[in-house]
Amino acid sequence: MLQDKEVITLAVVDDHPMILEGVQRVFQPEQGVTVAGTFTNGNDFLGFLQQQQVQVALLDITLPDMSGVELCRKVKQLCPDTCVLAFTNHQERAVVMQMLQNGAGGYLLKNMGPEEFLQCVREAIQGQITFSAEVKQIMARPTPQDLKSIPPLTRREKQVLQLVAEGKTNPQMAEELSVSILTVETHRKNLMQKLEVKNAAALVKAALECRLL
Amino acid sequence: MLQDKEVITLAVVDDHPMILEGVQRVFQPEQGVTVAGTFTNGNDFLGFLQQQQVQVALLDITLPDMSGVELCRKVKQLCPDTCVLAFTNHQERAVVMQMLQNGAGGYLLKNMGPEEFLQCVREAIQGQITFSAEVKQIMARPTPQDLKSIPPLTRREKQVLQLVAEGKTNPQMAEELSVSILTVETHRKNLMQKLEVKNAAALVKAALECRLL
DNA sequence: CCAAAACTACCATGAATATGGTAGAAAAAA
DNA sequence: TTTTTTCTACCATATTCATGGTAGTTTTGG
Repeated sequence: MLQDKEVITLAVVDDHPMILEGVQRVFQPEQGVTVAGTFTNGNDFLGFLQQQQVQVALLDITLPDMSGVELCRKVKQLCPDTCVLAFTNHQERAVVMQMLQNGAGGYLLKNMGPEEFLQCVREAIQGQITFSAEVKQIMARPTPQDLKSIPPLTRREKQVLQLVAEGKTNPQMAEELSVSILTVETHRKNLMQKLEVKNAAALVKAALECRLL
Repeated sequence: MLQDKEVITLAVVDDHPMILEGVQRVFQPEQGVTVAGTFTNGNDFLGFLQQQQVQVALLDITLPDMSGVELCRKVKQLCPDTCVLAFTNHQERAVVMQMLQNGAGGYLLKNMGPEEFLQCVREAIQGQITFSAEVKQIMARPTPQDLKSIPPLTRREKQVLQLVAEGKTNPQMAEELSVSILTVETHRKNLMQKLEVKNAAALVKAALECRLL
């Protein structure tokens, strides 16, 4: 869709100025890439996009005003032709999946070298889904953890879970939530069932692992 | 101890090549700073130091072969005159303290801008303890969490803690550790006492917060 | 070698938890 | 407006846990 000979225009969004500097140093016109803009937050970049398009957008996941995933979706809405690449430290398979679901054209980890970086961007321009070497590994072997999705909890269940983690007993929770002890017991039971554990200690551990707390 | 007019020699250790590029772009001879070397791991840098000294060393905390704290100590042993600055994303007060205890001359967060960065390095050269703006904040208002130190656990206690978090019951643990149930109960009791909690759920949460699991 | 930790074990008792159900009312989704 | 969740409540029972102790035996560090 794009000619190889054209100069590629690229933008970077990252809350670490030093990364922005680094990207500008790596992508020089000699390599056929121009850095059209660098931004430390998502909204600045979205503003920029309304005036000027870029062919490649490099997005960090952790940004001050919104997540990179969210930003990715908004960018693709605004400019469907822009190739969005994650450029981040997050190694979680789930995050990679989220980016892809929101239209990202690839996922790069910051610990890769400049050569690989250039190579990936060139691949991405040609319309290929692009992963840096380590990401390929991550995608290739999903852990059992990755495969079991986090069960949806009801509002009450989340409250009870929170209180359980704080060490509250059933009578205390019943008091605090103004319900009967028996009700609290039911929620607790359902929580343990959903997270497939057999007692409160394991429940708290599982919940923390799923970032439910 | 060092003249202002001299060109400052600086080295960077960071596992993200892009950060190394960025630092090289920011510190130009025009600013009176030469980047004498960049490294992606601690050992490479230590090797380099035996041949050539630098006035400032920027160290990330997360490195492939050793922690930045450890590296800091080794650098100061080898070259006491080198000013070691942390240059990292870690915002934990405890990490800052550890770096200082190991001889660091300052602590900088990667989210600061190039100007502040230059300013800090210049300050550091003059022998001042240097913090980037955000770090000053962090040091100024320690949370209650920061103040209570993690209680030392015995070997057995750690084992029991681990098993409790896995959801094991006292009889199961007794079995697994080949001790009496009564003994397990005692360890559990001591654990809860040390972490100042009143039941297993809160114990697991506290342990995870203190990174004991 | 001696002292201090750490590990082990014991016990009694009351409180809390886990587990199997059932089931009506309320709220949210279709 | 149905239908489906969610929230609520109840019950019995077996386990498990928490808490207060005491105290002998190993390790470990000085």
